[in-house]
Amino acid sequence: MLKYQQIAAEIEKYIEDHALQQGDKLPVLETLMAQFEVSKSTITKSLDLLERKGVVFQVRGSGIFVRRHKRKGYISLLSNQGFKKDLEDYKITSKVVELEVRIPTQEAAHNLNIGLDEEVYYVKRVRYIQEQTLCLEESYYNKSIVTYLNNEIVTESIFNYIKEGLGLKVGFSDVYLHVDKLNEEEAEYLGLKNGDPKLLVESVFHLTNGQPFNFSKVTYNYQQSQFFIQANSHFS
Amino acid sequence: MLKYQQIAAEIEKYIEDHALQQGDKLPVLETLMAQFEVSKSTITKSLDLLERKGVVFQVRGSGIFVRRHKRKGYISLLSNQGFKKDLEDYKITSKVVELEVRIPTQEAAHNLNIGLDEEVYYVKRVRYIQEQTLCLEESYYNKSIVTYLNNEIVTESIFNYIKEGLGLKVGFSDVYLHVDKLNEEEAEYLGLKNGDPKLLVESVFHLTNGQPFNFSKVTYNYQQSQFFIQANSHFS
DNA sequence: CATTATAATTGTACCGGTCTAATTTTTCAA
DNA sequence: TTGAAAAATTAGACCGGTACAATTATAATG
Repeated sequence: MLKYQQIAAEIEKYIEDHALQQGDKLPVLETLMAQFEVSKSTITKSLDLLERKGVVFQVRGSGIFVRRHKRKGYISLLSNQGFKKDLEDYKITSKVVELEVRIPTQEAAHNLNIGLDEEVYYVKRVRYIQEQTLCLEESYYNKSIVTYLNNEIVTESIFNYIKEGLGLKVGFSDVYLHVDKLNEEEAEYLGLKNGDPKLLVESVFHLTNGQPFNFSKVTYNYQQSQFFIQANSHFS
Repeated sequence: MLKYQQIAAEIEKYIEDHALQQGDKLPVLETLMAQFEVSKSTITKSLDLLERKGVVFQVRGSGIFVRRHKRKGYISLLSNQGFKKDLEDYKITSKVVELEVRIPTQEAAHNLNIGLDEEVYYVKRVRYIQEQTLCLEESYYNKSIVTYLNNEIVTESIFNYIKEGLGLKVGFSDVYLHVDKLNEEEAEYLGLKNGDPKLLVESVFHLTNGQPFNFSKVTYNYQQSQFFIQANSHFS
């Protein structure tokens, strides 16, 4: 782990351990430099990372302050590592409905940037939170990148396997959100009624080198799904 | 405008003007340094900014590449400057339903971090896209910060007025998303049916110094609302 | 010709510095 | 005591460098 990531993690841990609240002031840059025995630019990088994560905010001329979002149980739309981490206090389970090698749909082929005849792993599963249905997920993996999947992997964390098992490096993702009504089949899986609201989240995940390797469509149970984002003006 | 912002803007413009596509390679760092006559760290900062905006992605040992999301007409959940910019090709209008000084609801007071007796500006408006209802917005502004609003301002861009007119500096925001069913009143405003799906987006906007100045609840017409986010693994 | 080892390319981490701009604190005058 | 001016504090912009790691191109090898 890199220095600036390490330091960021330590500062975050410090904030949690000392239960610091929104607006509480952290030591000034110079103190942090001395404390961690690194240069200013390294500390700055750590703090920028924490700022993007929504952990702190920095005010020029004033100091570095703790930022805390007040609501718990929300799924971060930025984490891009699945939502396990956001909901670690809750019990998340999965039931695999389908897992097979297939030819992609036109939509999937387009999003994965492959031909209609190139094979993909198709995964369909229902995920539960505290025994209640959370979402229905359909996922397409470019088989030439994600070369192997089995039932066990798919029941656990696919992304973890992709990173640890296959040694692939996950880079960026595009996420699209829509609201619509559930159709018969989706309602069935989620234990809701036909025509009930749904949140459809479509994602395209890319490796660090820009190759898209996964396209997924996740239909959320509207009663269980709450999401959050922490935005920053100087990042837009 | 700062150097690194200026350069980022120029690079972005270059990409647009030359209609560069996903995966197209930009000049290497050293070339960019020479071209803009700045140090490496400045160019790096520009590129990091563009990376967070989802304009480029950088691959160590390889180069800097154009990143393009394929879908148009989506509202960015990260821009945090209203959605006018995302939908600039569409005609957005507003109808003000209500505008007055009030005592906040408990919810608003909590989110604005003020007492129940401190005054707020309450704004309720319906927004249209291409003559169709886009959303119903209820917004609370801390009156001790946003000291004045009138009908004209509220019909146009409130945030623009806050920045330009009042000279306030918008910092970060917390955004919460829920899906639910429309109630009678909301359905009425949006021209939909009671029980139809809705996307509820609650936001708390803060000044750069951390003070929350606005709490808003926006109910979107599910037929018109599509959102997107561009995420990055090394920012989480 | 395919494979492997080697070298060149290229972005990233990290250092340590100067200067600037926003904010806060202190000082001083009315 | 109040308010304005000056000084001190503090984060951020920007420079210019070295070392490193991932990737890609080239050369060597069988």
